[in-house]
Amino acid sequence: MNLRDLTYFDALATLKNYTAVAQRFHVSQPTITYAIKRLEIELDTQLLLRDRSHRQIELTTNGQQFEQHVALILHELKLARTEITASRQQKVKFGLPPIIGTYYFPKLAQRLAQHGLISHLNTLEAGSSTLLQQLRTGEVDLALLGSTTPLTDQLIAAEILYQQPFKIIVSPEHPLAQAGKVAFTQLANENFVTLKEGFVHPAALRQLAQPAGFTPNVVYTTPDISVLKSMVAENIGIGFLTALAISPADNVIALELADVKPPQFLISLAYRKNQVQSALQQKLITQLQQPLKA
Amino acid sequence: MNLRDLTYFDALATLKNYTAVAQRFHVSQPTITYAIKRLEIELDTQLLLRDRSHRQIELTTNGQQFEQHVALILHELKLARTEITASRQQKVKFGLPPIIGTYYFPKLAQRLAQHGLISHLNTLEAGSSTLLQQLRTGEVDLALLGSTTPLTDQLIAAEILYQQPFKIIVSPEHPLAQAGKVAFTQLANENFVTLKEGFVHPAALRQLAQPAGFTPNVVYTTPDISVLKSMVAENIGIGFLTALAISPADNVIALELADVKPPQFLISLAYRKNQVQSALQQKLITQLQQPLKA
DNA sequence: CAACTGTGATAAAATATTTTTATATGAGCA
DNA sequence: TGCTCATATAAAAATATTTTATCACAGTTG
Repeated sequence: MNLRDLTYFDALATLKNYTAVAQRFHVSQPTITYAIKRLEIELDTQLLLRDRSHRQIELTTNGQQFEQHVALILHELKLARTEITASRQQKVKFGLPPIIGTYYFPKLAQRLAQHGLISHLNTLEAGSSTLLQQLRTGEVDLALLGSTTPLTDQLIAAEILYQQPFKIIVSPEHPLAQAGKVAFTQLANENFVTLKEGFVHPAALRQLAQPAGFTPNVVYTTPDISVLKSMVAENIGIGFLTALAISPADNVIALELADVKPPQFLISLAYRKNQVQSALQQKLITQLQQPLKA
Repeated sequence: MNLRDLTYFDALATLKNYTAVAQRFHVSQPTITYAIKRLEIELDTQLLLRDRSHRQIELTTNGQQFEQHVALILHELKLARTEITASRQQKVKFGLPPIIGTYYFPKLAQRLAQHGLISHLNTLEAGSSTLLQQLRTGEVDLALLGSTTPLTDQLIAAEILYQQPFKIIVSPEHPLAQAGKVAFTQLANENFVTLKEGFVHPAALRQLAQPAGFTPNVVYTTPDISVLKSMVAENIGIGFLTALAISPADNVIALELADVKPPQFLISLAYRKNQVQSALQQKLITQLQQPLKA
């Protein structure tokens, strides 16, 4: 069996047209016919129904079954190629979600710089869910990911590096400004300004709102944390944010959540379990795993 | 790139000897040399170190990396072939652990027989952990599995069909015979007769013993449930068994476990998530999912 | 309804790839 | 030094794939 034939079959499963597949790969149409025929002979089963009257091709059950595996095989092959190509440059493709990049990563950067590792990073900014997917496809080799629960995944190893509670932030003029802590249920009648950020903040908010039994009244949503903070400072609403991203200079008051189990913002280091790690990547992981000095 | 070359490479990664690989596949030795060379040229990287002095071959880092993917690709291909071959016979390879086969499956068998499904089963007996692995490799298409916690797996879909508590069984002469229920901590000084069965019973016992803070004193272990019961009946020790496998005729007394969360014996129906299901298999799943009449 | 169009199949020839045979090379070892 | 084990290489042979040219079929169109 031939990988090229599998590629043709895979394309045919999507395009459902021999001629189109031939053009896509810049080969003649009989090439595709013969490729499929070879597969059908080798597997001793019909993979496609050529319905000439409806001018359409359909996959048989076996064809669908086979296509499942073919898609996986081709994905794996692509991943292999990507990894090997990437290993040629002394670079690690490093995924960093914006919040972590802004508020957590700088604390690590100095140590990485000392070990001469920074210049080998090829940093990609994206949301945590996107990055998880990109780890799988090999677009990213190593990533810091934000989440509210520990990440478990069959293909991706992840270990928690750091965690911070989520907090409520309010304007200094807000009635709750002196309260120090609040239970989420107390906030049923408040207006919220929220972050449009990936899936972590919304997920944490849902995690709180569900047992509290109300849907927060969101008056404004922004992807930008400093915008969020200034909206809160001007008392347009109250905010919900990782403690990590709150600093004394922000002109907002942070309130602890008094609920039984307030959600935590977890930062994990993640990579493909089955990737054979380059010396560079290993050094990087070791450094990132070192606990931060308080 | 050629699947045959990948096969050769995969074998070479294990055998570490070109000549041996050639013999294994009944081809000449240069065939292997050229196959590896083709891969190295196509991937533009060295995959092997030919250390002539130590008469040994080593994989380079890239070679190891590549081998990871190759192993997956070849596994997937084999799975595809197995599934297609299996679909030719109108048979479903059905995995059934002994306990479930003896005590649960008979309740379902009549209904399956009514729908003419029994004759299409190719039943394999094995422990639940073995069967889970065989589901993955395609040796089994559908299985009933026993477990103490719900099964979650990236590749295998599993849904709980039935559950039964674990119980303590004692001889009618045993001091606890009239107790009706016991807390596991009360059993610290008892002798136990246990089942050698796969992983489910031992796992459940561990789950109980850990919080209770003692290791049960096991005086005898058997793979056979009826042996277990008669040992208990003769008061050689007390037993620990799924309620499913206990019947009034057994001459043993079943005691409920009074602990907060006594482990349950769960029976789940499991199959590969990405398998395209034959009509036969679908019918079978539908029938197995019907709840049992009480 | 005859010609036309889009789509896939087939035969034979042309090309490309893989495998073999025969032989070389290189390192350790007796 | 010569022998053995193990891999590499060149050239020829054997296979496999692709192309060109053409056919066949079912709709569609003028």
